[in-house]
Formats: sequence, C-alpha cells, structure tokens
Amino acid sequence: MIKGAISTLVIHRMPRYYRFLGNLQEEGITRISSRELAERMNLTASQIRQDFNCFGGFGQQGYGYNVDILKSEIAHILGFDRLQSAILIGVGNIGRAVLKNINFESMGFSLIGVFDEKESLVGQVIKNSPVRHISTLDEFCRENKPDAAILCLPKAAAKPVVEQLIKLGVEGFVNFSSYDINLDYPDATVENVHFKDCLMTLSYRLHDKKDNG
Amino acid sequence: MIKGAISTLVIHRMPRYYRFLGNLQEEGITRISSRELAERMNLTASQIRQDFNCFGGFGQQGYGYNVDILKSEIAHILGFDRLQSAILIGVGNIGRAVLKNINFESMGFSLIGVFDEKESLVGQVIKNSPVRHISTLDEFCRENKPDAAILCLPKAAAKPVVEQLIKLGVEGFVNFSSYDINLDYPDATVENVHFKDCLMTLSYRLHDKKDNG
DNA sequence: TAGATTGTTAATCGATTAACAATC
DNA sequence: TAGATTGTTAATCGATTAACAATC
Repeated sequence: MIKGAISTLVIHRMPRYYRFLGNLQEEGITRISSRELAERMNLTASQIRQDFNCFGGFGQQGYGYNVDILKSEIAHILGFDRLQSAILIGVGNIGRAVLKNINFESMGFSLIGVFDEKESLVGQVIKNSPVRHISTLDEFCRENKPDAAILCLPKAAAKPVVEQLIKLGVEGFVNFSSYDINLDYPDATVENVHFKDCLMTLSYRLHDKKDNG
Repeated sequence: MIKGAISTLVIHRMPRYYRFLGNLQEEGITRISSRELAERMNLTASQIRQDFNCFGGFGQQGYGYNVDILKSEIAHILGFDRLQSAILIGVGNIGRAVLKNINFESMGFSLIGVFDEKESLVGQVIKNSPVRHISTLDEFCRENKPDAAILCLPKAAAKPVVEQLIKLGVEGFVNFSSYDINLDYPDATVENVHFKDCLMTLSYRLHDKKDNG
C-alpha cells in the first residue's frame, strides 16, 4: 500500500465507495467490475481503477472486484480497524441526530464523552452516553485525551470551544456548527459541514436550469 | 454576467464566499482585497479573482472589493432574490435542526409545507410551519407544485418518497438521509449530504497523520 | 502622479479519460 | 484457449497559479 500524497478528491470518494459497497452487500452482490460500479455511482471505470490503485489495487484481471474484500480493504484504508477516541459537544437536534444515526465504532471512533451546557440535560443518557456538563470538559480531556471532537454547537459557542480543545491537544474536528473552523492550527484536522451551503447550491442550480435550460 | 459552464468547484465555493462576506460585515469591514480574503479563507488571491470573474467581476482596480456589493452580487448569482417553493419531509432531529437553524427566505426558498409520517406530530407547529401528514403529500404537491424538497428521512423511507416526488414534478432535492439519490432522473438536481462521510474522512486523516507525519 | 489591486491572459500543475498490455 | 477486466502508462482535459497590463 503506497500512500504518500493521496489527493483530497480521492479521499473524499472513499467513504462513498464504502457506502455503495455496503449497498451491494445488502443486495447480495459479491462481485463487481469497475464498469458496473461506475454506472451505479456516476463515475467512470477508469477513475475507479485509478482511485483504488492509489492504495495498491484490490481487483483481479478478468474477474473484477470481490465486494467483501474491497469493502474491508477500504475500511482498513479509512482506519476503521484502529479506533480513536472522540467526544461530542452539544446535544441539541444536530447532536442527537448524530448520536442516534451514526454508529461510531463502525467508522473508526469510540465515543468516550458527550457534553452540553444545559444543566437540565446532564445525566440524561443518549445512546449509552451520559451527558456531562460542559464545565467538566477541561478536566475530562486532560484525563482522557480524546483524539477527536464532534461539534454540534450553535455558531457563537463553537469558536471558544474549538480554541479550548486545541489547547487541550485535540487534533481532529468534525464541525456541524455554522462557524467555519479556520485552519491556522497546523496540527488540527478539520471537516466542516455546512447544511446551509447545500441549500444555497441547490438554489443556484435550480435557477441556472430555468435560465439556461 | 457570462454564465454558460461554471464548474462545480466554483459553484461550491460561492456559498462559502457568501458566508465569509457575512462575517466581514459583522466585523464592520467594508472593503477587502482578494489577497486579504484569500488569507482568511485559505485560498489564493488569483483563484478568488478567477472565481468572481466567472460571473463578470465585481471589484475595482486599486481598491479591491466592496463587501456589501460583492455579497449582494453573490446573493443574486445564487438566486436568493427569486424565491422558490420548498417542502421539508421528516421532522425528526435532522428535520428539526434544519427548521430551527436555517432561514429559508434568506437563501432563496420559501417553505410552503412540512410533512411527517407520525400522526402524533401532525398539527404541531415548528417555526411557523404546521406539520402535515405524509399521506397528504400527493394532493399537496399537485396543488402547490413545490420546486424543491428537503429530505430528512431515515434511509429506508427516502427512496420511495424521492420516486413519488419525482413523479409529482419536484426538480430539486437536498437529501440529508443516508440514502444516495441517484441521478437517473435527468431533470432532477440533487445535493446529497452525508454526515457519515465526514467522520470517515476524519478517521482517514487522523490515521494518515499518525502514520506519515 | 504614484501605488495598489483588479481583470485577464499565459504557464503550470493535477485530475480524469483513454488505451492497451498483463493476466486471471 | 478465449474472453474479460484489471493495473498502468500515455493523452487529454480542466483547474489553479503566476504574471502583467489596465485602471482606479
């Protein structure tokens, strides 16, 4: 497996491959060619082969790809077999949606703490995780050294929390708040998710279609 | 304004520009050069100028860009001044998060209906929108012809609803369910949002950092 | 006028596509 | 063996960066 300089575009396609391979498994399909997969995913066969060959290539000439093997190779590439610890901050609607819909263990993370600023939520258990008060965050992090934090806070609250966590040594963030985490922290890895941007893009595309056919 | 064939990459940067320009306004900054904006956004000045010049260019030599003007030009490009009608389906945590955090009118949409399959939610009013039962969706769409639908459903429920809406003539989708809407409908415009993919990407990056420095 | 910074063209870089030899 | 399909190299295409003349 030759890593080194995988492009962002390739990396962002890997989770999508992983998802589609899961769908194939559910359909009972055990074998697929790059051509067939391309058709399903709206890519080209060439691109798929190039992507997989960034990591070594997992197919077999004349046969294609074994779905189970390919999926587990991707799981390995994405690091799902080596769990990292994560905390989640903010159990409003977004936080709850994440907690209820995402199986952390299946995607490389072990959720070790959930925090909110609301006293009334403290102690409540959501998906096996007791909610802790945000005031205990500092102590908790010094003791447990989480690798990553999932931020589900309102925009205004996000910035100070990010700064606090950076100081505490947290290196990875998934940010669902509409605050844009800026990457002046060279060691931090950030994935910003902006709901609003998708609506804006859709607005553009719908108008574009009406105007330009 | 010469449109024609704006690349996906440019289109996806526009909402981000819009957001950053809003931040500048909040900071009371009225004027910015491509160089300064590039620094804030982790882009290059060249790229910013190229992006804006896809739509005609809104700056002034020797001065830079007027923040208010640029922001409202982008609002116009994204179509925020010509509202389209939208419905939202599914008022679980994701649906509520969207309803509570997003101001539709400010990003080109007017929300005309909210639906859920749970009888107990019907009639409840969330952010000025009464929840309707999903069984009334067909009739509602035939009467009101919504332009877009925001899907906040579980994976299994998403597929049939998409097919139903396509038949009813809905052309745009923002899809927050983990079902991947496939674009075999040539007229439909889809923005899929996959929470999980972000976590997976973060997992990759964190491991990559540990392994390769 | 001099300085700054855009709009825009040209050069570079990277990603996708095409082609085909290797091989299952 | 013949057919299929990969892995991989080469060609193309597109996006980013660099450079600079235009101009405020």
